[in-house]
Amino acid sequence: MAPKPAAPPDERTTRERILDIAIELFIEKGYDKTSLREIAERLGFTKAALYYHFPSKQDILLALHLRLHDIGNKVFAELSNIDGGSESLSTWTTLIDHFVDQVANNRKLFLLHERNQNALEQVGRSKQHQAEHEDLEEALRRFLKNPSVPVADRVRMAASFGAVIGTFLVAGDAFADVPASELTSLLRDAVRDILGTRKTATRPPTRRANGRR
Amino acid sequence: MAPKPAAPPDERTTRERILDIAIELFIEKGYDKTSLREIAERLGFTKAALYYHFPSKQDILLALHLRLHDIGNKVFAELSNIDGGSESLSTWTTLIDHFVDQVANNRKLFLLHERNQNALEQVGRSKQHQAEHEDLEEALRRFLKNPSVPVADRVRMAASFGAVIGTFLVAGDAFADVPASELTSLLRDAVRDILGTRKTATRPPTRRANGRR
DNA sequence: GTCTATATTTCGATAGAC
DNA sequence: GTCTATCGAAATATAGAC
Repeated sequence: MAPKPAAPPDERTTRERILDIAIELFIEKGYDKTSLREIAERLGFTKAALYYHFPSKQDILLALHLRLHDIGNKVFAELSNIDGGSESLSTWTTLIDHFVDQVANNRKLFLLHERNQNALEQVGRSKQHQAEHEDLEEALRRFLKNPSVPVADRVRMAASFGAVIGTFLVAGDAFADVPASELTSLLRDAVRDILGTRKTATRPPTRRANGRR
Repeated sequence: MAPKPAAPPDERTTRERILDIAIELFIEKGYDKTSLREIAERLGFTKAALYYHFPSKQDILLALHLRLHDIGNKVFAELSNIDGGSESLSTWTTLIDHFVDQVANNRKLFLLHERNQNALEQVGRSKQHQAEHEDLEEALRRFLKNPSVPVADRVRMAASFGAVIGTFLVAGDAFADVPASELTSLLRDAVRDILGTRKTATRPPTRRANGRR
């Protein structure tokens, strides 16, 4: 019905193609070391043409940042649907479960964020801080500071968050050949061991696969 | 005996003061967005004076990188003293234990690395790749790719590594008021729950501090 | 929408005085 | 060891033709 809802069937918009190349280069070389000339060359036209689609280089990064920002909102929305906002370890388990899904499905966006934290922070400052945008990571730190939660639990929260980052981002392509469903399942098990929120009372013996078998 | 072994008692050398300011700015604004003019201004002299102490901007970053590199070597050295190099989960626990100590004691250096991965990679390339320097993180990825280790275990390894990063680096100053010894102890407990290498057979009930007490 | 210029700025780096 | 002065390169951004 709608003429162009979201995805033109055959061909991506030029703006989207720019963003595709940009995220690739920003991850590989970093935002600062990536020149507009290089982005334009890969697309087959020149630097000046980019300025028809984006008013500045920062706006390219901003567009990518907004995608990540929407994901953050989605995680929080799903969380408040399930739990009233209590900050127990079981609530945190739910949060991390959603987070695992999002990182698995948007790996490049999170890689971009991991490798360009400084540049992204400056985007958040120099552009309008439009109605407290609350980044995912800022919210994390806010949780971790909550003095009414025992330190032992807060450490577990930080550790579980890092476990996701470590497995999906820092590990690089080490798990490239592992099916996504298996990887997320294994990671969820590990997260539950960190947070102590396994469903079964006794530890399943399956996961003690230690040596060569 | 030696006239000036390592630490002049009263006053740091200018070279060290430059590195102190540089690591601060590189963490805060990023390597690329930090100008030599800014470093010099904070030290009270001008940009050109820096070139007496360092031949280029990259060499400032290189000097900081070498400090981190030495730490990586130290971790590996201690590891091979204890274990012959077997890549079991218990060996990995020992590795992470050393890693926790190093991150706790050199937080700024690891923060620098976390926030300037791209710039540091280019240092490793453009400067001589002096006898396979083997970064800590490269070694990690090499371990994680080992096909003779079950995937479930490799995920646990990556998760435990990330847990350390998450607690010490991503968490920011959330644990600034927690004594270092307590923080590392809590983190080590969490790592053991990830890797399944607790010393006691039964899970100690102390760490199930869940609610409000 | 993309092009060819060109303007503007910033920065790393050098030369040479003190 | 630090200074002033300047060079040269590279990048963002703009102006205007097609």
